[in-house]
Amino acid sequence: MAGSEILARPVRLTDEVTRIIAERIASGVLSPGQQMPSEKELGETFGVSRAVVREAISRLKHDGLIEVRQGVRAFVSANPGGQVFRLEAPGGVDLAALFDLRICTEARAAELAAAHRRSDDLRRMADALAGMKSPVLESDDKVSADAAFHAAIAAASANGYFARLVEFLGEALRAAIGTARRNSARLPGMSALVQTEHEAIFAAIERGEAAQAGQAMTVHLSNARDRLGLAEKTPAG
Amino acid sequence: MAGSEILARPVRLTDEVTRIIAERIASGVLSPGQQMPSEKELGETFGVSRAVVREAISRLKHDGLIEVRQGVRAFVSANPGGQVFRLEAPGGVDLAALFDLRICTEARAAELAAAHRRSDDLRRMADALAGMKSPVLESDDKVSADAAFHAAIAAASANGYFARLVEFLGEALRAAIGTARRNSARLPGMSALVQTEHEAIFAAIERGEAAQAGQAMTVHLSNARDRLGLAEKTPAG
DNA sequence: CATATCTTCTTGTCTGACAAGAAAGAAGAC
DNA sequence: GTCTTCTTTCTTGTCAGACAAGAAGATATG
Repeated sequence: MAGSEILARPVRLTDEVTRIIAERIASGVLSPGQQMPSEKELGETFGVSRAVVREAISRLKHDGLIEVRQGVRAFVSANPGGQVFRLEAPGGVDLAALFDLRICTEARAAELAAAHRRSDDLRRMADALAGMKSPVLESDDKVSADAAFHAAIAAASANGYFARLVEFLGEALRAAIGTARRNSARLPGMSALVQTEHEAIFAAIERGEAAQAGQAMTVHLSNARDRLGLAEKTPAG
Repeated sequence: MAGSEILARPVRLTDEVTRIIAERIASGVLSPGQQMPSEKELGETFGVSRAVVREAISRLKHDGLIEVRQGVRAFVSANPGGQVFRLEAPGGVDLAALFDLRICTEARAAELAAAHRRSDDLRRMADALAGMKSPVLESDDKVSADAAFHAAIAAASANGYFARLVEFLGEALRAAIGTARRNSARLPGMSALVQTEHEAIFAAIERGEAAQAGQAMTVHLSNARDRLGLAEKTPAG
């Protein structure tokens, strides 16, 4: 560790090493299939201990960026970035852009749900709808019911990827909205209009009318975006 | 690929510990905001050293599932799963389902691209088109040119999330297709028909006709799915 | 030449140690 | 009694060394 101190101290060393290696892979400095330096060499390069390097390597392996073979070394994965979609937005989340992605995804999920709906799917949607309609529940419970409604639709799409992506985007947006306007304003919440939109979606899915279900979902989420005061990013298509 | 790993493989302790803790978070055994056991306690619980626990903790922190505070402990994140979308497919990737998601995403990206296109976006699309048309390039180069064409469209959407998701899904599908039919069959590849489809997409985007661009992209990717022999997941009846 | 063994390198895991940061309790000042 | 400050203790962050397990190349052996 003679002298080569290229890392600033206040950050966590593991974070820095992870970031640098990931950048080198993304930028092509380390090309797919290429053999990486050994943990010992990496430690000497960055001026850190092997434990730090191992934690960074562990993360990158978990993300699918590299493949480690005991006794040999680590190799840059054949398709780096092909396993994990990370929403990292260090400078803040672009809520409007994220909403666009959600609208697109959930609209298609609603179409698929209308085509593949089954009785238990419909029952879960109906249960969630009833949960939002009930006047006795707390606000948090209604948010959960709203999430359950959208999750039920996504699950009915019979496509696990849609289900997981819808859940992912919903959670990400809820978290982003929560931090963006923490206590600053009441959530627009479950007004009668929202309930009407939800029921329109449910009715279309129940009737098996894919196009109408997708359209109803698009309307609902577009309105939700507007209710949050977010500008429309896309002149209508 | 997953089928060829029936051999008894050594279990990495870090993988096991990571999986168990992640499951406990996902299943609610560890609820958001809750304080986790210390590294020492976790190590004693699982019967592993602190180094193994630390690598697992490091991964979970990287995934946003937990937040670690030096001197205190780790806490389950407020929105676990809200940062990383993982394509993990135990039992193999469902290519048809993944294609559905890609079609939906790229179709919308094409619509947005038609609405937001700029001259440099169009130039990159044209360059990629020319690359695929050239008869002198190798097959790999044409695959890269195809990826560049789709990436240029996604970039033109003026929505970074679409750009990254399109890239992510494209890489994941290429990797999955590559492992599914490794050397078993030539990629259907850059036939004249594919070129025609690409040019239809480009023309619609160039003219700024969003609906037509989305439709052309849907047709193109649906055909691509059919050329791979994948059944349509959505019976329209 | 073919094969078995050995050496060496690398990753996987364990152990112990110390620094840095934070919280709880103890001690003193008012 | 209450407030402030110090100390102790716990926890994470980092380092160092050690050994087992696995793999590749070198070497000895037939």
